[in-house]
Amino acid sequence: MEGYHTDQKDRLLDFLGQNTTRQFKMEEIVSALDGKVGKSTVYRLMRSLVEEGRVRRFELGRAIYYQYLSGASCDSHLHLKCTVCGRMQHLDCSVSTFLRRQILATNRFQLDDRLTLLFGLCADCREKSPEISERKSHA
Amino acid sequence: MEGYHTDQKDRLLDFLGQNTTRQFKMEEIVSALDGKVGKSTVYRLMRSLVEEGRVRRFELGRAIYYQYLSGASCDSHLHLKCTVCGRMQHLDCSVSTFLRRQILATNRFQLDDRLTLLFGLCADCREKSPEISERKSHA
DNA sequence: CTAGTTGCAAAGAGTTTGCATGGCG
DNA sequence: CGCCATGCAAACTCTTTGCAACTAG
Repeated sequence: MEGYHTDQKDRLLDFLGQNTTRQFKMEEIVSALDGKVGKSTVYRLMRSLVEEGRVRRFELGRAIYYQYLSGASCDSHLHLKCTVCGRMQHLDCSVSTFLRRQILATNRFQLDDRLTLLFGLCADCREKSPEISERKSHA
Repeated sequence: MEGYHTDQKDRLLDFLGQNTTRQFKMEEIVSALDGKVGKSTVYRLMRSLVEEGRVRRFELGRAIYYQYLSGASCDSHLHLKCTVCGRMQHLDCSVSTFLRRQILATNRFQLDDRLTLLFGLCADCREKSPEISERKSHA
């Protein structure tokens, strides 16, 4: 959050600082700021925070559809989405189930496959741009 | 896809039947149907397929933001976010590493911990609302 | 003073809906 | 023939952008 120091930035940063463990929808942030910061300003500030790597934004702008394969044999697998090419692939059912059990066992956390999207680099994109896969866990 | 049998339904089903392993954005479906099926019809048909459980739709209509928890001792662990209480917890480093290796081994997909958020129900919320955890993996 | 920042309103992108027309059975 | 399905355009929702007014340094 470079640039000038303004009241609006203060308020937003304050709010975020007091809620480090939650995630927010835009409308929640805006209403929490109680009309003190304009909507478009919040959008702009949030975007700059994302660009600075301080905040992560989940978004799929448009919907994505995929078919359930072979009936209802497996309706619970995870999805992997490549951050470079954008393509999605399925994580094998048995592997998904295995991971789900792992997480349940270690954290007593019940994973929701439907909501969860795993981001990363697919095989093709790793080959094409090894330098990206090097620094993959940075902003 | 109950109701009347129409040319539009045929075309859409044909297209999907020939592409069972891919996922699509709306515009791809519409353009693949080459103007033969109106956009709103495709929306309607896709929605009914989703309701029938034949297709899954990924969507986040609106963006969701969350903050990177800085200064973490271990920079390679996954985050679990409870969809009910909103709280976030860390998945143990060693477990995270294990999962990452699993996914790399099975799908040659390099998971990005920084970008990935796992959604589901935390232990507390599972206890409080068992009915939610029952039906969690359905459409 | 000057450049970055803000807020309004308008523009965009994606999706849904109202309504009259047209097609299935 | 009656009802459902379709297609167009308008409505909606969320987000971005243009622009004039404002403000930090």
